[in-house]
Amino acid sequence: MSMTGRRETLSRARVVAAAIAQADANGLDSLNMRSLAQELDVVPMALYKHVANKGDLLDGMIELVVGEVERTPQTGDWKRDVRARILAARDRLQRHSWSRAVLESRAAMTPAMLDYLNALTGLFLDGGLSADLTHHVMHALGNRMWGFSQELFAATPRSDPSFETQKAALPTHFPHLAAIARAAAQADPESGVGPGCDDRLEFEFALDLLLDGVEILHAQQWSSRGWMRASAVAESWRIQKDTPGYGTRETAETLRAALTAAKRDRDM
Amino acid sequence: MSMTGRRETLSRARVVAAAIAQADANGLDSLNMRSLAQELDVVPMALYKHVANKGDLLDGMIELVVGEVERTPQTGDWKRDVRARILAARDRLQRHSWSRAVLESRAAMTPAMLDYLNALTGLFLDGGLSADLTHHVMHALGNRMWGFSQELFAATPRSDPSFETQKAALPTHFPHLAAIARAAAQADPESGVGPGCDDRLEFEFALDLLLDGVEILHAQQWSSRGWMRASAVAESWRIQKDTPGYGTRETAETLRAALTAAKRDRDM
DNA sequence: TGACATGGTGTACACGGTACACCTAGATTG
DNA sequence: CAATCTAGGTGTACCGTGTACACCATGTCA
Repeated sequence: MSMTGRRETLSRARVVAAAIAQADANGLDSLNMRSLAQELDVVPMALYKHVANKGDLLDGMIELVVGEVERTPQTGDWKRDVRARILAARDRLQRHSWSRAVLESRAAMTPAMLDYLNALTGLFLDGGLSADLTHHVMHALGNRMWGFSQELFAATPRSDPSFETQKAALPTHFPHLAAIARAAAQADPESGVGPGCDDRLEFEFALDLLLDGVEILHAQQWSSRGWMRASAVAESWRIQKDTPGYGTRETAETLRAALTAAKRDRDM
Repeated sequence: MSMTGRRETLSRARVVAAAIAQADANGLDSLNMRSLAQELDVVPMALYKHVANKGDLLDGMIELVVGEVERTPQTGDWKRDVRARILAARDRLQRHSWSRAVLESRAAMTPAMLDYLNALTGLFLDGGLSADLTHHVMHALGNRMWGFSQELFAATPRSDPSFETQKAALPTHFPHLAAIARAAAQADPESGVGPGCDDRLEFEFALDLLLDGVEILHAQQWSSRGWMRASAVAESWRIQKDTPGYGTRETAETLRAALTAAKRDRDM
């Protein structure tokens, strides 16, 4: 548009960028087509020349953010590499409070998403893990691969009046919760039960727990073959829940075997 | 209302139950105050005499479902007990496809929720785990404690035309993803990359991985004390990402120690 | 020069949550 | 027993939000 220089011509990129800015500033709820249009100094319907609909806009937003995740260098140590890459994703997505909700509600398979998934998968495979194990591990990571902790409690602290009452009743009615809350408070003085916990620490704890477990399975050349057969057995157990053995699964055995084998191997 | 027996008088319970039925039948999207009112043969605003607003209605729905989670018996084996309890939660929540979305978007701390959390926490504590470890483990479990897998891909398979193209381009552009997709297809003939995988199997794999890891940490009398100090160090490393040691964390060491110690202990 | 594509405009509608004033019948009480 | 209160159902109306659709302006190209 040459008529006047009074404003840049719109583009999908500009629309998406403005949407991100607005969601960052005022939260996802405040992001609507009208306010976004106003921000861009156009009429609402103008946006639809650049995005198909609001869903498409949201897809574009995560696409852009995910595309900016740092390509951390590979060192040859798969565990370290995976860890670094996931923390890089976290670093990026944490800056956009809305990203979690959008990713979980939509998660369209855009190129940048596939790219990230592919790269992460590649780190495991390059590390020598079997495709079989890697596949299950990717599932086990789930949303954690984006750097999200799995919030126990909604972000909203519930300001309704009954809440305080409940909180007061916690030690008597929910003693176990009170106990771990105390433990958390001890480690980190200014914390309640849910928020107040160091989100990053909890995240790394869980991530390392998973990756360390995976390392052991890998060392044991774990395969889903026997495991799935075992699960068929467990399935029948499940029907008769009081059968002895209910609730166990081969993984534990595998692990125990790993402990034993490890002693033989790298001994001392 | 005695005037005619033509309909039961409304109550919060009846409203919530009807809402659940409707969400079960036609999906969460189709649940709105008007259609729900029609189902109950009243005018929309009548509902507001029994629920404060739609959010409150949703809270009531999960409250009811969570309250129905089976109280699995304790056997004295904490790992088995946790596993059984979580699978019981899964069994219940899986019947309501909307529960995941509602739980993630709201997660108000209603009595039934607190009850479940408290009970689950108690299983760990009764098993002898420290409050410290239990606290972090509860975080690590996250939404998995409700029996949800952490979906990699949205449920919607995206019917847009570019999707097929992308799928075709998968082997060349995203070879690693193609590799694990093949592995999955091999194990389970009729599966693509995301859906088609046995959800329950993936869930149990991840759950066991976590619980087995926790068992080891527990055996090692893991404490967050040293670990948090280590993280402070890692924090400074993070600033200089190329520092050697970046991306490692003490948990791995703990585990390695566990392997070594295990050999000494239960030897052979 | 005239047709067309690209992109911004204006109007208007559907849908969903819910505020508010009202009404009605059973329960309560002087 | 009448006056009043209250719980619970009604009707109307409003607002916010996404978006269909017809239209119009401008730069491009045959």
